[in-house]
Amino acid sequence: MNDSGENGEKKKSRRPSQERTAQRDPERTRAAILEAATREFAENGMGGARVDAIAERAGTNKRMLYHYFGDKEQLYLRVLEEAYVGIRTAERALHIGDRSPEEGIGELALFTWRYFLQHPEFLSLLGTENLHRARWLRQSVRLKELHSHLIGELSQVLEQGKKQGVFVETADPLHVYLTIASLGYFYLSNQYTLSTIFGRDLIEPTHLNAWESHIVHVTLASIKR
Amino acid sequence: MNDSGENGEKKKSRRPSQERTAQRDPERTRAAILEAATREFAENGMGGARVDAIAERAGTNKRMLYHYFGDKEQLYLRVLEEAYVGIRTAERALHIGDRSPEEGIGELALFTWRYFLQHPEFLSLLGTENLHRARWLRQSVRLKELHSHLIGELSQVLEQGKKQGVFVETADPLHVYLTIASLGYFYLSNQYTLSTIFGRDLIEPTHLNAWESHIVHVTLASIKR
DNA sequence: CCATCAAGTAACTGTTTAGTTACCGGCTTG
DNA sequence: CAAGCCGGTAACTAAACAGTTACTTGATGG
Repeated sequence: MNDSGENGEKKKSRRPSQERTAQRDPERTRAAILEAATREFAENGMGGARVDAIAERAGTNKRMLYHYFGDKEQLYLRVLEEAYVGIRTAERALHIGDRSPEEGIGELALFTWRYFLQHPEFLSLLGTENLHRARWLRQSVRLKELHSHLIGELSQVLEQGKKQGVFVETADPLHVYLTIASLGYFYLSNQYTLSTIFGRDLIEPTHLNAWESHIVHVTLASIKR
Repeated sequence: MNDSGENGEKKKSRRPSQERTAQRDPERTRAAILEAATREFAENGMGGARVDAIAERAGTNKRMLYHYFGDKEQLYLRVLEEAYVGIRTAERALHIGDRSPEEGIGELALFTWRYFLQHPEFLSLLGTENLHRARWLRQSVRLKELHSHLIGELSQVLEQGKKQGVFVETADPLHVYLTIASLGYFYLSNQYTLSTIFGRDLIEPTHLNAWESHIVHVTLASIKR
């Protein structure tokens, strides 16, 4: 049609290299997609998340998303893996064995609660993954090792506490961790329905602080001799 | 094409009223849609659920679904409302005030755990609704009253326990209920990721029973003087 | 016995969606 | 300096989707 419309003006118009630094930056684009995907999957779940929305949030387009991550499912799995790496890495830095057993457990409970509070997207991703019965997580090859450290360290702290006579003999490391995680997860992830049906705004700082103390108290009460 | 193939045999063939009872049954169709929708929404969430799939599961078609429930969102809200009515109704039948305070609380904890265990679709619906920040539940006009009874009854039991000196003065009814619900909800709704990352099948009867005892133990340990 | 209305079917429609293709432009390297 | 490769764009496609329309069937009351 408009073959002749090519137009003599040099279309180049070559921008005067102001800000030479890369419009072209693979690493940044990749990271932007991953972050945008984390938010989109966390807000809408696997079924509700839109590939177009992720591309737009990342300030790029679908072509790049498929280029770097394959397809929607693989991108979702990367998001989930990164989320787990995040919490397990931060957990390791705690070194709960450095204090008294009681303080160590209290520390872990506080840390877990605060991490959940500051990373709502992590809770949301867990919810989504469980809705699908861990369909994607099960395929992950990167995560088998990641979690054993936590249970190992927790186990040592409990043993020490038993030896010192401050913890009951029946205290089990997985149960202790599940107790801590349960109390934090449910309160935060279900805050919207709970606030609605009980007519109390659970995210208000006063209630938040009360629940934080409650978690530490319940956890220790359940294992102290 | 086969206009002439109409075939002289009277098509009516009027079945001999064996089983006169309605192929036509509004109430049954309605109930079938509601049940099919409960399963579909529980399995796939709001974003992942398919209206066609619900119609097929109900053994009917989309026309009826839209006829009885308006649209997908209204159907979803009905499903959610019915789920809440289910648990709150069963809870009322417990009459936790009829026993000693300690037994009453233990009873409530056991009931809640077992109800969650037998109604995974309820947990799943809660998860979905919270992903969407209670967007639909908030619109419900039917549910304001429903939940106050639970807190009221629980409050009385706690007061009685305090008067008898078996519970600490700081025990709070909402906290007690949230504790019970947390421990049951998290264990069950997150069983898939937990079983995967910790390499232990949480749904196995042995572990299930251990966690049941754990919930009762933790709940009481947190409020006993 | 026929007029009417509710229950039910199935095919259709416009839109949204995951995934693809054809193309652009600048940087690197032989 | 040209060849080709890599980061990037935008328009396209086939399928899936929520919601609608045109139609059929059967029960009921005047």
